[in-house]
Order: sequence, then structure tokens, then C-alpha cells
Amino acid sequence: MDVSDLIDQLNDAQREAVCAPFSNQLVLAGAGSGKTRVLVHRIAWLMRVEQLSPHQILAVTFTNKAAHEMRERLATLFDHGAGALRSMWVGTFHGIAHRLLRAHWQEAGLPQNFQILDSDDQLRLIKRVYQELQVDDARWPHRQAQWFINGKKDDGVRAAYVKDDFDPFTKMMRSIYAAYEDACERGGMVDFAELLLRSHELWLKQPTLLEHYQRRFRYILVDEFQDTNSIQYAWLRVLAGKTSHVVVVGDDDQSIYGWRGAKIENIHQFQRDFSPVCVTRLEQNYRSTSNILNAANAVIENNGDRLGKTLWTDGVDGEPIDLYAAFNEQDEARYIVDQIKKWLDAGSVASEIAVLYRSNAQSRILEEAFIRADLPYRIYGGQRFYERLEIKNALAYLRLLVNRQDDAAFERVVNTPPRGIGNKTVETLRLLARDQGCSLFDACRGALANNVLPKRASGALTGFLDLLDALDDSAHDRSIAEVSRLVIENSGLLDYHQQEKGERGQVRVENLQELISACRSFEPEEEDRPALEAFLDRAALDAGDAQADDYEQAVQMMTLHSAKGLEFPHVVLCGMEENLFPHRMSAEEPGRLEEERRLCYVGITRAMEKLVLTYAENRRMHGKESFNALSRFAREIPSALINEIRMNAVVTRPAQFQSPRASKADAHGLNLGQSVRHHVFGEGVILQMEGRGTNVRVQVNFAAEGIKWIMLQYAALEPL
DNA sequence: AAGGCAAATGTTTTT
DNA sequence: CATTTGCCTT
Repeated sequence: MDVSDLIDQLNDAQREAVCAPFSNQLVLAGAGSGKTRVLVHRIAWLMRVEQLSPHQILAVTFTNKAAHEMRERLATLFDHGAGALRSMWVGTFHGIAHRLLRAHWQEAGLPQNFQILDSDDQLRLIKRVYQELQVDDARWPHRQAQWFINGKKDDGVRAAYVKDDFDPFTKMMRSIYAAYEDACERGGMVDFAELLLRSHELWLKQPTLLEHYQRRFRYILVDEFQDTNSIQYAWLRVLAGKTSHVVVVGDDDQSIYGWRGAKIENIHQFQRDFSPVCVTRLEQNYRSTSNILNAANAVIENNGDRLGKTLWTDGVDGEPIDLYAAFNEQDEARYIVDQIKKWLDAGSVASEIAVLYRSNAQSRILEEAFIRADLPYRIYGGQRFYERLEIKNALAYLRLLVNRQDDAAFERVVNTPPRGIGNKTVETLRLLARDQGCSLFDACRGALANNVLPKRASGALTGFLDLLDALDDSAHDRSIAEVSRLVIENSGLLDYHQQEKGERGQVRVENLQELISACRSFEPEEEDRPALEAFLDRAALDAGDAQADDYEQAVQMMTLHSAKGLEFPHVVLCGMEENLFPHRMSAEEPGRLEEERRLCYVGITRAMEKLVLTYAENRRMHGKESFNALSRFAREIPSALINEIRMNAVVTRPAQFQSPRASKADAHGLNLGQSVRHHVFGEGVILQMEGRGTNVRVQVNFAAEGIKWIMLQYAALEPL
């Protein structure tokens, strides 16, 4: 049999992993070591050499993006048999769990049309539970309860099994959790963590079913294994049983989701539970220059308790790493823009440049600088498409068409756009629904039939129900794109957003149109499910990250978290400051600090040819000015690899050290803490200053008028 | 019931 | 600083 096409281009370690005997496998794959390629080739190997059919293979990833990529790479490798690939299960943990629950809803104890709650829906439901239980949300914040519930579910713990240890907090959280479970049960709703928990329980409760899948999946592959949480691991272990073989691929140094319940220890645990395990290390890096790699290694070395892995390359040293000390965040953005312009002038393509940052909030200033410089850019993350308000509203109408009992959807749109159904009316419906143990929709019907509502409310509600019926009637025999167009137009959502003032309304109208085209291009994976329902599932499960357009020539901006798995010839890693990166919230605890360091490692290893680090000595955070030292991570990089750049030309520093603020002030003969007189506001004391040139602003605390910002350009301040 | 204004509140992200 | 939330008014 000829397998040369599968192994020819591989290095020794990669080949070892691809051609391993039929057994359990752990592949420790460093950044840029060709991990996806190994996975894809391993699948091909199994099919060709071990004669497995695609039907017997299960490939699990964490993100939809990774799942898509794997499918694509497989399709390229088997350019003939895309059809054969269709019977192979490739998906995220959640996607696969969902598929199982749809297929076996009865055995799982779910209604056939169960709905998926996204985190927004979940929070709303929790708020309603608070009302029901009359819990004080000031004392026990909603978000904390959401965090608690998801955390427990990720650990596989149901409310009934939460131990309180006489701790009032845990007791309270447990009762909220229990009530939340009830509410989900009643409404036939399943949140993300529940998908996994349920399908795990499904197998424990239905041995025959479990056996069926165990027999079917001879081989299971798991990507990004370092990100698995407890319930995912348990799920995997049960499914694998004693007969399936499992290959997991991961990198303990790239585990950055610990705060979300991911357990790196699962890598150790795997070697014990799935023994004997064939371990392969992929340490040769094909992505970055030697300098970049050495910097990454130097940083990650400071973490204890690693599995131990050192990336190496036989490539060139490459350029040194630039480190720019910016004056403030404006200067940082300016420098980044200038730097990128130089790269572009030198012939780089915009889409090969990425600007990475720790938190989304940093993107704004960059965005403004890019607009000013007229550079094309693209920001990833932030609000996802299917989570936008207007989209969720439109989807709620569609959900009601599928299932009138969907209370979450009902509440969302009963008065959206406003049609005269206020809180009072909805509250009455809620009470009725609770008393009769029925849905809001049924309660609404009942209330109208028995005439228990005031005339105005009845009129409005009748209008709403008629609208739904009319939409339902027109939905028959139409494509989902047509149906959603009708919904958006006839519900009044379109008019409502068109009337919205400003740019916001326009964006929302465009998004609604985008939804219609998303419907048009929707391709269901399974044929036997009604298209609309399948589409709604997709919307819940796949947040619709705007797929990166390869053709789009724009600089890529994103958080370090979303950069995982990507690579760029030029990378700028900005905001390299203590308190920002590592983040203030994480600096205290050693474990969380190590996770931040791994995040830094991920960031550095995204760069192929050139890496630039920047930091601002002075940055406005949450409206307050703060002075932060250079990040410890930057200091962990050997100075031989770094080319330090200070601002020159812009400001000439006085001989003795002065803070940037003080030098600005000097230009106007003003200083912090100085007393001044203003021709209108009288006397006061200078609190803060900012800006340069004609834009200097000074904050003064006036004895008579309080604190005000003064533009020196317009109003002179006289020193006292 | 709806719009307007003041106060609170700020990680990271996927599903 | 900027956005979101909730209260209060019409």
C-alpha cells in the first residue's frame, strides 16, 4: 500500500504520531509544530492502513472554527471523496453532545423541541429565578450565580449534590441553582454546560445506547486537549470505554482557559486512565524565527510544573524583537500605526499583520488611530453576530413560530417593538402561567378567552397573537430566508430600527438584512430536521463569528485569547504593562499568573517573522490615569533579543528625570498641585493634565465651582 | 408605557 | 471614559 503521500513531508516526530500503532496516543504539540496536519494525516492513515471507515471516526474540537478547518483540510487531502467524509463526525464537544440529544431526546428526558439557551438567555432566566425566590440581587449578584451554576455543571455536579458545608453563600447559590434547574426543566431549555452534562448522564442511564456508540466509534481524536474541563473529560472517558482508541493533542503551555474550568491536569490524568499511552512530542517549530522562539521559551520557562518541552527551529535568527516605550496609550497607537505603515510600504500585505492585546477595551484607541491614518483594519471578537440585540429579537420571533411554549422568546418580543404591552400585563401573564403550570403563550390565550385583562392590554395582546398566526400562515412552503424576511418586516422590527436615530439604527437594519442572507446561505448538516429548527440550533451553537475573509486586506486586531491557533508574519503585542498584562485581577494568585504567562507565550508564538512589543508608561484606565511598569513578561525576555526604542524627536527629555506629565506642564509654567486663577471660575488647584501642543487640558478643583476641565487653548490659567 | 436622565460598573471567551 | 442599568418622570 502506498502511503508516501501521507508521510513524505513529515518530520520524524510527526511521522511517529501519524504512523503510531493502533493505540491510545498523547501528542504534545508545541506552538507551530504542525499539529493540525498530524491530526488530519492520522485520520487518513487510519482509514487507509487500519481500514477504518469515516463512520467509525469521531473528531472533537473546541471551537467551530477549528472544526471547520479540520473538515476543510480533510476535504483537501481526500479531494475525491468528500461524500465519504460526510459520515464522519467532526465537531465541537457541544455540537456533538447536541446532536446526540436531538437524536435521543426521549431517552435523555427532554422534550422533542428543547431549546438551547445562550449565556444571555441564561442570565435572563436566572434573573427571573431571583424574582421567584425573592433573592436580593444586591447581596448575591446575578452574574455570580451564573458563574456558580456553570462552574458546578462544568464539574458535573447537579444542585442536589452541591455540598454547602454550612456556608451561607454556597447554600444560597445551591437553592438558586436548584430553582434554575426546575425552570429549565419546565421550559424544555438546555444551556451550554447542560448539553454536556445531559449527554454524559444519557450514557450512564442508557447502557445499550452507550454500547452502540462505543461500538461505532473505534477512534476518537481530541484537539486542544489542554482545554477540556471535567465534564468533557468524563464524557470522553465513558464514550471511549474499554474498546475505543483515543488520541488527544494538546499543549500544556497554551492552556489559557483555566478560569473557565479547563483542567490541564487532564493531560496527566489521561496517561493514567488510558494506559498504555503512546506519547509523542512535537517540538520542531516551523513558524517563527529563532529569536521569537527563544523569547517565547525564555518567558514560559518561568512557569513551574510544566510537562517540559522546548521548541526549536532550524530556521534563521531573524530580526530582533522591538520594544517600544510609549508615552501614553495615544502615543502607543500612533507608533503602531507608523510601524504598520512602514511594513506596508516595504511590501507587506495588511492581512499578514496582527495587533494583539489583553483586553477588548484596548481596541478602541487603536481603532481611532487606524481610522485617522486611513489604514484598513478588522477587529475580531467583542459582540458576536447572533448575540446582537436586533438579531436575538428576530430569532425570538422565529423561535416562537417553531414553538409557542418558548417563554424566553415570548418575553423577549411580546413588546418588541413596543406595542403597548407593559410590565404590568406581562407580570399578570407570568402569575397566570405559574399558577396553571403552563407557558406564557397559553396563559395569554387563556386570559384573552376569559376576559381577565383590561381592554387596552387585551387589544394589544390579541394583535400580537394575530401577528404570530399570520406569520405562521405565511411561513408554509417558504424558504427560511423568506420566512425571516417576512418576520423582520411584518413584526415591525425593521421599521422600529429604521426610526432609531444615529448610526446605530442603520447598523441594526444592515444586521437584520445580514440575517436574511445568513438564512439563504444556510446549509443544514442533517436532512431530516426542519430547516428553520436546524437554523436556530446553529445560531445558538455557533455564535457566527464573522468568518475571516481571506480576500479582505485589513490589519487584524484581536485579543490574545482569540489569536490562539492563528499565525501572522508581523505581530504587535501591545499594552505590555503590569496591571494590564498580567492583569491586575490575576497577579496575586500564582496559578492565575502562570496562566497569564501562558497567554503571553501564545501571543509571542503567533509571530512568524517580526514581533513588536509596546507599552505605555502612562495610560488611562477606566477614566483614571495610571502609571504602570513594563510587564514582567517583557522583562523575562533576554535583553540580547530585544531592541529597545524610546520616543525621540517628539519630546526631548530634560536632564533630570521627570514624568511625561511634568514635562508637558512645564511648557505652560503649570504643575500638578499648583494653585491657579481662572478669569471666570476663580481660584483652584490643578489635579491633572493631559494632551500635547494646543490640546493640553488641565483639570482644576475650583474653590467655588468644583472640579472642571480647562482647555488651555481657550482659557488661560494664571499661576498663583 | 415609554422615553429621558442619573448612578453604577467595569478581565480574558467558547459553547 | 463609556457603556449599561435602573429609576423617575411625562
